[in-house]
Amino acid sequence: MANCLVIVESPAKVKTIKKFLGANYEVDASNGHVRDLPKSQMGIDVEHDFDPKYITIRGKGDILAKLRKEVKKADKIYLATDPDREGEAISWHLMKALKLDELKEKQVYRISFNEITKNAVKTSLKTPRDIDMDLVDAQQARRVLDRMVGYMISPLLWAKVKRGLSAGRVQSVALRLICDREEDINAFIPEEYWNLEAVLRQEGSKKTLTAKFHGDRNGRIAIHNKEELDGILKGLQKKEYQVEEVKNGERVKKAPIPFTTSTLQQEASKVLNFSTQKTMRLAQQLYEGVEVAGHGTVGLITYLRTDSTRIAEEADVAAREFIEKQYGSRYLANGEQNKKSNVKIQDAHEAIRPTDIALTPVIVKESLQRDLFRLYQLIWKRFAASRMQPAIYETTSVKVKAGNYFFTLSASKLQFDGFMSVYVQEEEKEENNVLLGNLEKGSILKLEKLENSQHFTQPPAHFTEASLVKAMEEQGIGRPSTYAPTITTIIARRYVAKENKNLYVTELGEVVNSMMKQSFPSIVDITFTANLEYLLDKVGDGTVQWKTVVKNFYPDLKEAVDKALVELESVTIADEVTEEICELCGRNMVIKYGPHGKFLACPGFPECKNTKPYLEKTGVPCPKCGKDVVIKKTKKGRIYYGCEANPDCDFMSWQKPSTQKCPKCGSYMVEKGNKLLCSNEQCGYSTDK
DNA sequence: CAGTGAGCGAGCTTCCGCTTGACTT
Repeated sequence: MANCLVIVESPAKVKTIKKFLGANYEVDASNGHVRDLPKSQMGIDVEHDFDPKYITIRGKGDILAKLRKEVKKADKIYLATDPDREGEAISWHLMKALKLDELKEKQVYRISFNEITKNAVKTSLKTPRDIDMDLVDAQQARRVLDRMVGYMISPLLWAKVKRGLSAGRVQSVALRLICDREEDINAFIPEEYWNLEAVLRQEGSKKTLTAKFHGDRNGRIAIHNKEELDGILKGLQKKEYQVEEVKNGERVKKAPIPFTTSTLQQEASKVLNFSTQKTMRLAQQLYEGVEVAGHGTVGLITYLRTDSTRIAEEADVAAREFIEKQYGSRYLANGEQNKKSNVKIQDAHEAIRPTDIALTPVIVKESLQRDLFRLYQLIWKRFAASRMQPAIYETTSVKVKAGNYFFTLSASKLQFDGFMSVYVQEEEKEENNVLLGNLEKGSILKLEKLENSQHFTQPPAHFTEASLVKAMEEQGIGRPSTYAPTITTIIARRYVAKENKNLYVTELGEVVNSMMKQSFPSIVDITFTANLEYLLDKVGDGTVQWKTVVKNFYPDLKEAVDKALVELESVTIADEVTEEICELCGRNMVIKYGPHGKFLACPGFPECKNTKPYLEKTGVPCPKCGKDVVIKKTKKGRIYYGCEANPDCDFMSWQKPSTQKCPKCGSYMVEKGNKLLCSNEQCGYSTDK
């Protein structure tokens, strides 16, 4: 039997695949891309037919060395990277880097599978193919174009604004989305409107019903101001409230579909308050494997970077059996979910789901840390729910006539909970559950009171990480592996600041965005990526040469950059001036940003080189000496609180101290979430803020 | 993440996408 080597992308797959294949097969991982354009230079030879220069990625040398060793021992080599554009390119780069095309005595194959099951892997080995160079070329076009955009425009920003800035096909559009939203918010003019509600009661009933003002015979009437309201109230004086119409119906709420990276990030943000980064870090842990009591180390979820909602046949079957057993067959979905797929045939990974439905949240709870558990539970429930029946509500809507006006009253009652027995989305919890008894046309309702309230229309909400990811996905901008890093980048560049969960544009972000819009309108156009994808598909199916794409793009970009170098005004963003006086020269010190965050520097630089740490005051007096408590950061970046008089005063605390004293023992109290805790652990007193 | 806590730092920067560790965030 020949010795075979199978190379995959993710090391987490190695063990599983090895188990499927037996002793003649060695399985190893490339850990993603192994070669790329050099970091220190453009790496595209514009003079010579745009030839890209590829080098081994820093840190991947050892991996390649190990693979070379394995290649030496093998007779057959299977390149089993992911079945998509990037995966095809990784295979090609592996072939080049390992010189597989020069080893005439060995057989080299490209194989692919989109799920890690014994069947899928074995089948792929029986149907090997060659590397699809058209697909590789599509990747090269994508890569080279991204490099040109990033490495030609970023230096322009260094020249015009500030060192270290960046622009790119994805990040610049993400920034633009946030800026556009900010403009909408600023341009928004709130409009006044009034709500009018009638609180009604049925004869003999204790419960009241709340009906909303609707309009008159001619339809809906919006109440714009107090005068209009008063007019309506006048028309309602001493009028009888009579049921005009009762409509009974049914509302079906469909079960959710399984998570993709984007929807997982959104839901974890909404339900668990996690940042996209935190969600991905925890999901990575669940994927790589967690020690579960009684089960050893188990990879608890499938791959975390995916845009597919496809579910492997085996997992679907197992979930169905589980649901039937646990909840009964009336909760089990009909099975259309897995069939009616709008799913691409060649998606690299399936949806994010638990690897084993039988490992319920209850079973793993004791083995997982709190946040890890909460994320797993979310994924487990979402998947279980996706295989279950819709929820069904009985709905009643009632039209009530009063004088010439109409009110409407609607209520719904959950008739069958279906998937909601495991997975309840946020909005559902606030469902108003008014029960309507036997209301009939003609019934008279007693008016308890009329309630009115003034409101103003609200501007659009700021983007959060979650809503930005959603918008990006909808526009096809970025990939599952880049959503979280892109947000990190635009925050690290200080184009955008995160406050609570909202993303706000900074002055710097506005400056950069307006430069991009002025000089590179087509690149920061929301549809740029979609148009590019269309071209890349053409390259992928062999109808367009990849260099044609690049050659068509480059001259325009070059011209735009040259023009911008001449035309764009340089902008300096003023540093924030503080009250702190430089003790060397008397100037007000300003805030600068170093590798460890903010620090104070003298604006007289370079003649006065004074610097000092930036200490943000909390306004809380130090419990030890009464001076201000300031926010500090550890070397690792964690926030803590200390006294500004340090080192004269050694007060320090992880939690934010408050002005209040513990009523029980007199120690100072600290804030923790919405609670106030006594800093003295022996005391243990706590209260709500 | 963990488990305990700083005094630096203003000169070679930057892209996207694939993957993990690693303490340049």
